[in-house]
Amino acid sequence: MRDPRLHCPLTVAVKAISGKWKLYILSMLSDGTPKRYTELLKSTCENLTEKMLTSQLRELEKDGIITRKIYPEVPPRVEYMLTASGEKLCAIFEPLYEWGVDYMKTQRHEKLAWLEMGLRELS
Amino acid sequence: MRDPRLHCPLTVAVKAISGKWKLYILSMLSDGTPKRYTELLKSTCENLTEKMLTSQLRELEKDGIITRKIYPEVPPRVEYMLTASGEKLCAIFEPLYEWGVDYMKTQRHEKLAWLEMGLRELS
DNA sequence: CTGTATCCGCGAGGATACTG
DNA sequence: CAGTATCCTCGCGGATACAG
Repeated sequence: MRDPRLHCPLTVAVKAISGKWKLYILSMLSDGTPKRYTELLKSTCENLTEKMLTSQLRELEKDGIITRKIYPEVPPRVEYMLTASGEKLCAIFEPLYEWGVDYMKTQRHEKLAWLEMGLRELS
Repeated sequence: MRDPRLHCPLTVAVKAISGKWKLYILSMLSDGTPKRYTELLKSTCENLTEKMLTSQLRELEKDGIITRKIYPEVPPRVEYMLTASGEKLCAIFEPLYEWGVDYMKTQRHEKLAWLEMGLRELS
């Protein structure tokens, strides 16, 4: 039997942004200006390797979230930017981001309460 | 060096809903009525195993998205429901869902155009 | 009824070296 | 500059059996 979750728009959306470096790449592209390969690779202090950048870019391209434009020059130049779908996607990150902020605040409060309870028990 | 993405609210939010069965479980709980273990396990035509259900429930609980209430009865009864954070999370699924609908429509149109182009080339 | 306990395959993610 | 090509690790997800 086929899996209906595969055709659920919500599942599709979550899968589109699941991938270790996709949010990072999308955030880099979300200002609207095209970015070059090296630009994306260098503008992070993390250990984003060439293989990972390439694979994540290819998936986003295959999913129609970003476009890849090759300029026939020497040295070669390739630019990545958001598609219309990609732009819409970035736009709706906001509520998710807001939830994350609120959530992290809540988690901190609960952890603090938990630690204080531990202190009281010891004294 | 620490990874700043780990503390990005957006990354945190996406991680919270990434997991093969989490959206499914959340959707089951989103109507507000508590659900029992077996209820969650059975109300799907898919191959959701006990181990997977348990592990996904434990992660959601650890993340403060759902609560687990044990009734000291025989036979044992356990009910799961959304926390305040969990409810807020489900509420913001809507824009993500809407994007998914629009996105799937776009993808279909592009695939159709691509297929028609192939037909024209052959005739 | 509500779970653990094992065992395992597979693929995402990563390190390193090489190339048009 | 913008990538491939290999090789490897690790843990998610799954199958099956057992338990309080």
